Amino acid sequence: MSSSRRQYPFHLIEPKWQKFWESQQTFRAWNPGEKIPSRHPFALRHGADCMCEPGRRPRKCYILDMFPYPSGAGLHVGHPEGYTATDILARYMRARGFHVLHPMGWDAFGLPAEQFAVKTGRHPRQTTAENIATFKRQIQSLGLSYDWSREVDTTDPAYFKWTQWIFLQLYNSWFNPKTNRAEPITMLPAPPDEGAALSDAEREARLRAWRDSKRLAYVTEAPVWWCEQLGTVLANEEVVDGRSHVGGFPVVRRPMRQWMLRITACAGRLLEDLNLVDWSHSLKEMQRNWIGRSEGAEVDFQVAGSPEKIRVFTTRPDTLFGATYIVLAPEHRLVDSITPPAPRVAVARYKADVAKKSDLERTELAREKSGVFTGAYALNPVNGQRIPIWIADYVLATYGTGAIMAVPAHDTRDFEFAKKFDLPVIQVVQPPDADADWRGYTGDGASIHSTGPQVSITGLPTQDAKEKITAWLESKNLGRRAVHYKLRDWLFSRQRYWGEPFPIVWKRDARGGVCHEALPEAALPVLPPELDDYKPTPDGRPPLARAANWVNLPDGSQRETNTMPQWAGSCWYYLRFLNPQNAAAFVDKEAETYWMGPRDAKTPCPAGVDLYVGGAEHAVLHLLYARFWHKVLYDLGHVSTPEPFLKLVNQGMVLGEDNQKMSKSRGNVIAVDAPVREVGTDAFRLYEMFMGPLEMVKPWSTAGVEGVYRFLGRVWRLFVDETSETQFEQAATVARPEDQAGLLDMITLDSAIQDVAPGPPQLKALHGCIRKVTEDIEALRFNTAISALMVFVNEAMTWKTKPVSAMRDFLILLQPFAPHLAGELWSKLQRFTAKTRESAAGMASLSYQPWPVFDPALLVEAEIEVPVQVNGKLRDVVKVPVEAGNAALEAAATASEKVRQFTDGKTIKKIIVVPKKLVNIVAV
RNA sequence: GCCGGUGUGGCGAAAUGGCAGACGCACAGGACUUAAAAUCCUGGGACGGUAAAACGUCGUGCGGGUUCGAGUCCCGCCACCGGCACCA
Repeated sequence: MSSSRRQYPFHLIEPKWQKFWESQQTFRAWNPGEKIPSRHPFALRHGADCMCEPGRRPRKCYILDMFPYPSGAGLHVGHPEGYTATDILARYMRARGFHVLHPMGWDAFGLPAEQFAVKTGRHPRQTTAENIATFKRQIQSLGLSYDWSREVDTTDPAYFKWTQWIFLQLYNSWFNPKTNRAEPITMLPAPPDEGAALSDAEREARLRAWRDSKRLAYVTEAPVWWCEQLGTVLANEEVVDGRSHVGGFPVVRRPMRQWMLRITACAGRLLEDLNLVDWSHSLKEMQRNWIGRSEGAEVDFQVAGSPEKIRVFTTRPDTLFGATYIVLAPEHRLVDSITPPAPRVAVARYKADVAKKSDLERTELAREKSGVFTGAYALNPVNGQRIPIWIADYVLATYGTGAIMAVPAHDTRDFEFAKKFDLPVIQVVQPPDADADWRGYTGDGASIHSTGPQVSITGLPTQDAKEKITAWLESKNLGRRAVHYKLRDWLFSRQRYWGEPFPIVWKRDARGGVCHEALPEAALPVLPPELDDYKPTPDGRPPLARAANWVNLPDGSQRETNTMPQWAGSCWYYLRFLNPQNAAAFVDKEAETYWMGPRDAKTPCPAGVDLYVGGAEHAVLHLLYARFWHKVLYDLGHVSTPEPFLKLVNQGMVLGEDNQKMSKSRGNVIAVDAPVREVGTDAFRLYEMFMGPLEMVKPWSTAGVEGVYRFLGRVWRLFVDETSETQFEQAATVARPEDQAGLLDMITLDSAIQDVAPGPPQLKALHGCIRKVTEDIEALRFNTAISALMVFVNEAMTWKTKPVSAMRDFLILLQPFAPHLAGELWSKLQRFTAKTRESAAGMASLSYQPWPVFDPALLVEAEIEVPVQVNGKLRDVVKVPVEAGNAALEAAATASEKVRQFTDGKTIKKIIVVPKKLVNIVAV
């Protein structure tokens, strides 16, 4: 690639236009109430006052990329895939007359900067600033049409002040199950008063404890994922196969005091509201699986000879008559109290064994079932039968009620367990296929052997059986309908330095008990202390605990030393973009309702960000967390839409040239700098989109880049005069580098470009291109849009004269894809028609030119070619006038020599005519 | 195991149920050139057939089906990719 001659002077054109856009602030978006400079191209099109009056505001379009973590390695060719797609759409929507918000920023808290700091003692702020500078330089070299005046950085105190503020909203809220909404904690009904006369201190402590038990942000001592190498705990979502999501280090379970966010309270809404958004099927399914709703019943089993009851959760209440034993999770609270003396040693030993095993070992070990009989029995509520109570690690303490009724006949795990320990297996479901083995059959069927003294479901199909038995349980107060979710509360604290400190202090209440308290809003932002050493303390407390001056406050209280996880900043950045400099609020109300509101009357509820593009790796982490925060903010009246992201698209991964995932260890990572230097950013952007459909995984190809680069060279030669270019090159070789860009004006238009009306074939080529490019951009099919541009250029290369109007429209179509080249050629075309240089410069902003409108009448031809099939096989193509009816088509088809060869000697049974499309003759 | 996605030339890929392979890469031949690069033109799914054509047969992971007609719709498999995984 490097040896080939430069196709066109992109190395001068691209910086020229990037500087122009920057100086003109071409892509600036304006908030309600802002007056737009009258010479700004947006004002020229929409009016300088258009944002001042609610009724005149242009339709908005919010197009968002997932902002990157600025790593030290810089951008590789995978990053700009999504950025290019959104940029094309942003530029297209501007041309369509929308007011486009297209921002970029940095998700800059995170582990790598902190680990680097631990190693070198350099403040993470320094490395973060350097990495942001690298990322910004690289992203800006791509000519993406971001409004850089709205840049945000999650590590900027002016930003994380509001992250902490949102945390306070969560802390000061509870979830009201009656309204299914988050509400201020002050609206929580008082704790049930047991009538005892309480001292003020006791009353206050009770109220505090009651509220603390309901807050959306709460403290708990819980077994958590601890990663020794990272020196911190991780959320469930950050642990993959017993290893850390970042770094791949082993993790273990360990009990620790932690901050949690009560995301489970929102599980139902997070699930249901997926119906409101326009996301891919697979992404919605991933979220649904993660939330993991199951519908069933809770059933209480009386423990024999004990006042205790064991509550189990089952999705198959219809199989109650087949329950032959109960299994508790080893950690279940009743295990010790129900176990009689004799088996205690065995039970304790089993519990200890399980506790010792990390979850990694548990999952890696063969699925051989293990467990111990507790010696206790429970009574089956449907028939009073005594069934043994076991403990086993295949029952998880963290799901359902931590206890199950085992129905070995119709559950795979229970069946394995029963076989191993020789427990009875009773059939209660008859499979529809009479020959099928009922042992281990888990599907639906009809209940059998399911009649007790008070209730019978024998003979009922599974669905009806479930209904009837659940109703009966409810009527006897033995059980109830229940829904359980796999989703767990969100572990929200980290033992790290480089994150947002919690706006929380610990103090003693009137009775001397330790309690937490929110700092007032005026205390925000809470800045992290300066440290020399970013490691945890020797006794295992978080790094912030090293700063005694910071931790200990004058009034004797102490600051929380945990910090928030990286997800915190990315949970709401799309809202800060709306109003990033606001010092008085996290976002201005009017800006929020404008930018997050419906795009136009056709937008379905719930509006929000119009298009959000990013990698599938965030399917359950970022996207679930951000939705949760958004819903809480919505309930509290801070935002106007129930969902943040209306349409979401995951771009497919870009693989290395070897068809493997790009990774440092494989050595197949392709950085953006080299291709951009060699073919320019327009060709680079074009190739990113030409590789294949946005959502597909696809390999990078250096040769493929060369192909689209050649295409842009063809576009260049379609417009410019060859002689003038040669003169330019001669002049440029002797000019100083800083003077070269000025010489671009030496290049003149090809003399074949003339101010003449386009002929019918030219209009046909142009409008075919307009239609295809428009439809394809709307559907995010950028690869086929580009091929349509190529088809047009191939055709236009053959034209003797090139009408200015057609060439101008083509440049508007090209502009979203190759904005620098299009801008340069556009400015030359303006000069062609403009009387003076001044007016040409004023008109030079291609970015706000109205998108051309496709005229279907221009695509109609006098004659059309219609394929003719015999028995479904293509035999001929006949030419007919476009107005030919079905009868004429049929006549032309049957008249064809070639067709006759295949129909002679046969009887024509039927002739199918698709108007103007096809004829198929059925002959036997 | 469960959920989702994808299988089309040498390669990346196109095709509202209606001419399979648009567009591009790589390749081959030609023009220009002292030569090369660049550029421009031409060619191409496979097999058979022909001097070359005409032409014929087959062809979208595999096996069935629906249909005048299937890459596309339905049923059953296989492979690969992504996610979840003892979730009651």
